[in-house]
Amino acid sequence: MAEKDICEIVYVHEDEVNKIKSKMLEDEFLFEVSDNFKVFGDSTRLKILYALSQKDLCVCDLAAVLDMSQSAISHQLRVLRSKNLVKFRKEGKMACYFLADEHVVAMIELGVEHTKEKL
Amino acid sequence: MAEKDICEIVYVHEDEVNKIKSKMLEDEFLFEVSDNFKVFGDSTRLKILYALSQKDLCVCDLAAVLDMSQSAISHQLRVLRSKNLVKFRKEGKMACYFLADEHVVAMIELGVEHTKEKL
DNA sequence: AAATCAATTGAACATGTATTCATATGATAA
DNA sequence: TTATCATATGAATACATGTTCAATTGATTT
Repeated sequence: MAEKDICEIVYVHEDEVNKIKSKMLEDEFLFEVSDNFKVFGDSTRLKILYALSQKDLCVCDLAAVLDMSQSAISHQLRVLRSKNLVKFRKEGKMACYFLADEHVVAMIELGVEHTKEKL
Repeated sequence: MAEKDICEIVYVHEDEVNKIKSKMLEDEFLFEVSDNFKVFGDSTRLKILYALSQKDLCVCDLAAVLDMSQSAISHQLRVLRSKNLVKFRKEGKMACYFLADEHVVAMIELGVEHTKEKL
């Protein structure tokens, strides 16, 4: 909640505020955007995505590459699937995961580039 | 920790795993990348950044635009400052915030585009 | 100087979320 | 069928994080 009672009405630059408010995107939409960013905001998921950008991999290989438990990887793959960032095909008893599309690669690359530049 | 003791050594595609491992970026670096994504992964911060992409704004105006307490905004601005995404100049008793550089805009736009495309 | 105001800060609280552990599922091999 | 293996899942735990509340700082105004 806001505390606009006294504060905002008095001193706020009302016209400016309204102008910006009208330019803002829908709350719901911006929430979705941030929610999409959030998926890349965990190092385990990012590592999974980066590894998959090199080659399609099954769960156990991903676990070996990241040196983490298969359960932890599986849980994160679930998140990545739910956000449509990865897909998988069944090969016998194994599940071979791969990136859903090039947008994912583009996103990773942008993140990597920006991080490199700032150091 | 991993549980490679029995599992990985036996069945994992060792050569493939090592190949990907060698292609992986430094753990520390990927952690940093995900940490950068994380900043965009909160809707309050994203809204602040989006609002600032329209116009430089003081804290109280940001609070009015987002309809949130000035304290909450201030806390998030602190995070954004620490990540060098925003800067500010003092104007009397007010603090006028603005985006640090065009990279921030580029990032927001990519997020917005990708989110739009997926619906 | 005293009062007021924008902004910051720290502590408390509530909520999210990543990992582990134990177990279940579903497929292959014996 | 039974045993084994890869993966998935649910519950529990531990930790991170966003917001609020109260108090403080630093600047302006009276």
